[in-house]
Amino acid sequence: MSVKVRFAPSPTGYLHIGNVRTALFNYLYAKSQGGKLVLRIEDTDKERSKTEYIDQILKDLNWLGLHWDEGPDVGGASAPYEQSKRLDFHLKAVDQLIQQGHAYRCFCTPQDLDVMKEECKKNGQPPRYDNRCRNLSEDDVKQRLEKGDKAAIRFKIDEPELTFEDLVRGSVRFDLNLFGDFIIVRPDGTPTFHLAVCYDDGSMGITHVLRGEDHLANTPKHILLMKAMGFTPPQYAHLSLIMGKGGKVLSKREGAKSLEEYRKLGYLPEVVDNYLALLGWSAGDDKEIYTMEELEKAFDVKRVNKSSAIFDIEKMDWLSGEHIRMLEDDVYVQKALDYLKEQNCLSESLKLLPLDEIKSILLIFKDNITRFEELVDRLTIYDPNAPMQDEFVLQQEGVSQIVEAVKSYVESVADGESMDFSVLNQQLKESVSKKGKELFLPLRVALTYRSHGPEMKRILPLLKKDLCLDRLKKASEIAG
RNA sequence: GUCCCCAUCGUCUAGUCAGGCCUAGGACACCAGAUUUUCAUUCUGGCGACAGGGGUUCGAAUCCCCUUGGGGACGCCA
Repeated sequence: MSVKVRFAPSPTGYLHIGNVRTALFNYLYAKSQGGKLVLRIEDTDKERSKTEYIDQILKDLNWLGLHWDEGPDVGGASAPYEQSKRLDFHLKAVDQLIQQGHAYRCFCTPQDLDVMKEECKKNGQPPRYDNRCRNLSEDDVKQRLEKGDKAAIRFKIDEPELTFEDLVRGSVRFDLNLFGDFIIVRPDGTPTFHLAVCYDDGSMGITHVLRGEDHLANTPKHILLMKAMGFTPPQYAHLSLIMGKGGKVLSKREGAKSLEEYRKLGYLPEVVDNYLALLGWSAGDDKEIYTMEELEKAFDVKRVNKSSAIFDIEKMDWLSGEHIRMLEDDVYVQKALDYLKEQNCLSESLKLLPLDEIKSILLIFKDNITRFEELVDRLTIYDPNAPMQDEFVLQQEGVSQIVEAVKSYVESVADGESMDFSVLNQQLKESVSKKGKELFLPLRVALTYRSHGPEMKRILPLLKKDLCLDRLKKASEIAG
């Protein structure tokens, strides 16, 4: 039987790291098994769902390269893929459940339920519904309905316990006496998540459900519901949750960054994929740097960790640097350019530079950054309006001598000709007594306004004569 | 409160299922040194863990029990 998985986000917010990892694992599982991935939008919560979130989710997933075979935008045999458009199917399924005696109407009010819960707590029991409306006679129900009373519909749990095999957790057993019959349709007639998910997973032929561990306790309900509707329940794999630095779950509420924010910081999509894959999974060897293709081959759900992991941005930074350095030069330049354009963070003065020049500048920094965001900062070396940093270097004794020597070299360079570090170096040797750090650090600061950066011999040819003279003038004012 | 899940360096993990090859391996971070006349990179070295207690066994990180700690769930949210 071929594998079919799904990623089913609810569009009540932006995708965050936890969601993305679930999506990634589903994608990787599909790929590793030669199966299909379905994208389904679970927008049954009318209050909180927004279409702008749907758009963003599609965009984010595409950016990460997590492509789906069936979904709201590409269609498929089980369309539609927005849950809100499947209402008729769901209601029909519910009718059948009622007819078959799997479900019944419940007239209890929220207040009634609160009382019940309090009762349970007092007795040291888990809060649950006591199934009281199960025994309502058909006439009772009819009467109350005619009277205009609103009723929710509950699913009957008859079994005393249920055990299932979880792909990552192994055998899991639940005492069903702890659960009350649960609601599958609200009094306003809209189906709940449980009903919608089970019907959709079943009707779409989903074979494996990889989801967050927070759904573990829902699984017995879902298995029962699916069976009652005549579907074969899928195999479940519950992924442990990702924690933030404080050890608390990474979620919207805890202020987890949206994927969009990481993109803004200049992480490559493959970096996010690579890092997230490593969070809770390993192939069992020491390999850590993966391309997407390699992940697709190597991934194995059975090797997913049971315990939760803490998201560590520092390790992702390291991976980011590794991936950037792996890029072919022209690919790197293109991606850097795209980033600068998309984030619109190239300074006005640098925008005036010819494209070729910007390209060669970008290349200089390739080995020197861990994320594209750093590029923006480094680029100020070429920006005439950038302020001077590390002034103290120039204040050291004897620096004016160096500044003067550099100035005379720069002045000697013909207009339109680029400067050459070896020539400058030669001249400095003759006219300046200082050498080593004492010579090169002030030289660097005077010309670039910063005490560190790539090799001078790479920077120099791209620095404009006017800019240098300008900076040297200011440098000589403060030079010691 | 009740139920469920989890537990190896600060962090991510290998090793656990099939006990001995583990005086527990790798990576990030950190510290020190070397290279790079700066930063980054690279290289070398260092620091650093089987949560605790009981069993089982010739032998336990690995199997069992208890304790502790962490997390999740208990919605007319998904």
